Amino acid sequence: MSSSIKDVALHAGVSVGTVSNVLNHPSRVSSKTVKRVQKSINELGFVRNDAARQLRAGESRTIALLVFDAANPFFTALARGAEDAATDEGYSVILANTSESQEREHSYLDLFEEQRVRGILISPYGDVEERLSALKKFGIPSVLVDRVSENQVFSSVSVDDHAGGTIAANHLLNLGRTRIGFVGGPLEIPQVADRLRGAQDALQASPGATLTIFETSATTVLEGRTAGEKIREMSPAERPNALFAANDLVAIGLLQALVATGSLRVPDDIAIIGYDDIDFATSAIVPLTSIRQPSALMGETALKLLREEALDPSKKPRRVVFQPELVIRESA
Amino acid sequence: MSSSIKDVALHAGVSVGTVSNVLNHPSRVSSKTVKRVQKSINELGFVRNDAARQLRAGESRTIALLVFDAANPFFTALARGAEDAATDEGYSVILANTSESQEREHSYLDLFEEQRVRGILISPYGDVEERLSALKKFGIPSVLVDRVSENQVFSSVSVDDHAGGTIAANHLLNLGRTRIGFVGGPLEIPQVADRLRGAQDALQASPGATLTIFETSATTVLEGRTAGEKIREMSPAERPNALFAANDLVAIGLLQALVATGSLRVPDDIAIIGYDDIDFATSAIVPLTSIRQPSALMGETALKLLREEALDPSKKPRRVVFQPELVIRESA
DNA sequence: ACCTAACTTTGAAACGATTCAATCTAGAAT
DNA sequence: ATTCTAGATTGAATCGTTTCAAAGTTAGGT
Repeated sequence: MSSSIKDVALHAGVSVGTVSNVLNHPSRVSSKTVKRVQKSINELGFVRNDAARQLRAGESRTIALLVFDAANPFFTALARGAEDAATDEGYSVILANTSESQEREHSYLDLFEEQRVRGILISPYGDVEERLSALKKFGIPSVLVDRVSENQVFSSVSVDDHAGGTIAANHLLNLGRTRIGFVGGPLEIPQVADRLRGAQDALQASPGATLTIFETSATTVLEGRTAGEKIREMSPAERPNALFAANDLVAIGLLQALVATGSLRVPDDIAIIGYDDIDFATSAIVPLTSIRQPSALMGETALKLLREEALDPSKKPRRVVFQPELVIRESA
Repeated sequence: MSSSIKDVALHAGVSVGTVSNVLNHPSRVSSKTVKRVQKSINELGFVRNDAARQLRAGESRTIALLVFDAANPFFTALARGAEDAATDEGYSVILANTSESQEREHSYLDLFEEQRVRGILISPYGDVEERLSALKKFGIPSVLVDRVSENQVFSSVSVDDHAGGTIAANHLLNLGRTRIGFVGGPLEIPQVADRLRGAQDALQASPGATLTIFETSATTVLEGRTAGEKIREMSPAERPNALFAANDLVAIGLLQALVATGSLRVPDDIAIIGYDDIDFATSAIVPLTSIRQPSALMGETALKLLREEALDPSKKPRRVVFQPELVIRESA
């Protein structure tokens, strides 16, 4: 079926070692031979068997990117940044989607371990640091994306979520809003928790203001809509007059529930601020005020950190933190 | 560094063959031995080397999904469907993003060939049928997604884009619109071409109506916005009073250019209909009327077809065509 | 013509699993 | 006690590369 290096060697009248050299170290082979071998390769349709190569060479050229919500444009933008950087370095990035399932997160990590990928870029969903430590000992480095390492063991690329939360809350406070609602969850997700904490800290400085938490089971459009429907039914007196959504997907869901039904006006009755500044924020039913994260740049940076660790496993983990940025549109 | 099956065998006091059997055919091994070997595996932290396994067994458990725009929610929904189905079958799906680059499309196909993946799910960007035929001969089957095989050589899962175009155009015509604009491109992309042709055929039946084509270089939000800006500048007399966008991303871009600036009203001055019915369509600045495709179901179906071909390479290619559905919201 | 140094080429030994024919149990049946 | 059988275990061969010491080749200098 598929021809091997041995077939090529036979066809070209050289030894297998020479064919391998043509493939990997062409400079060691005379140009005459290179040409002859190349010709045989083409004629036989030879394709290197990566499994065999990897087995012997012990080194893979692929990097895995594991995210918990591939449908979130923030992650696709990040993936794009990582991919572009990887292409430049000669790596290939394969993507895997955890779909907010710890089980799947683990089974993908198992897969990557068996595949001996060169490294892992991960935006963790569950508690995986221990697992990643084991992988590191095993020779597979990882870089955390959009989340910092609790024990400084891993390099990470993140955004200062606490600062982002503060910026968001302050913006709402400056607008004169006092009854603020935070919508997002689960609160165990560090990104969500930090944004919330940032908002809470901002509230400290404004004695009159209150913050109510509307916890959701995921940060999706659907969950946002569900929360929005509940908020819509509240009495005007106790209903928040401003909402801070844990991300833009949730914010869009809120918009759907609050505005699309015509029951409330944004931002007049209720202001909404999102997080991530995804492409769709501009074109939301009410263009969304949001907190921008440099997604593509984050992906690119993460890949560079990973490459450094892959080349030198003893390298000290580095932590890169980007600052978020307020983007004011119409919703708040 | 990492222990091999031989180490495990030594540690457990059995032969390598037995360890392998514990891993792959536990029923052939006495439960006493299974337990002992498992214990050694845990103590040594043994992880099977997939490269070696694949080399010998000649069979991979991963399936590749190659799309040309991972940022398009239609594809992420499709990917999600495929992943769920794959998990059920014991396969793993890895995603790769072509980013609308023929070069990258080819280099990923090269990678998958070297990796001897079990099969490929592909939404092709460039002209790859020949390449895929070669892969098939090589033992790697593929299933086309969102596009039919020109020569019936591959199984495919698609939506009747021609019908979708007709439905969209008819809806606009029923609304009394006569100067219709089609926005999308490149026109070489079959999905785009078919949708356009479907619209043109619908127009045939309405003598008074005209169709103008605004070709874009990609079906993205940005390209849609650019096209929208041009349309905005046209004189009211020659400006279309209805637009059919090749997909929702383009439609959202159009909305940004036309509505967000306050210059035109949708649908009063100009109606807009999109395609795909992505999640964000509901929450667009003007909730988007669109043509729905059953994205997750398509992914799931594609995976099943692929599995069939993987099990029986001589199987006749099957073509599954779903029918699109009109979803009326406010933009048209 | 001979020596050297620099290139080329060779081929056997890994890499770590799976496979399978052959051997070895242990208990049942005679 | 002996034979039989089904199940359990073994270990060498194999998959297709890369690697690297050794052998072979070439050409330049004397």
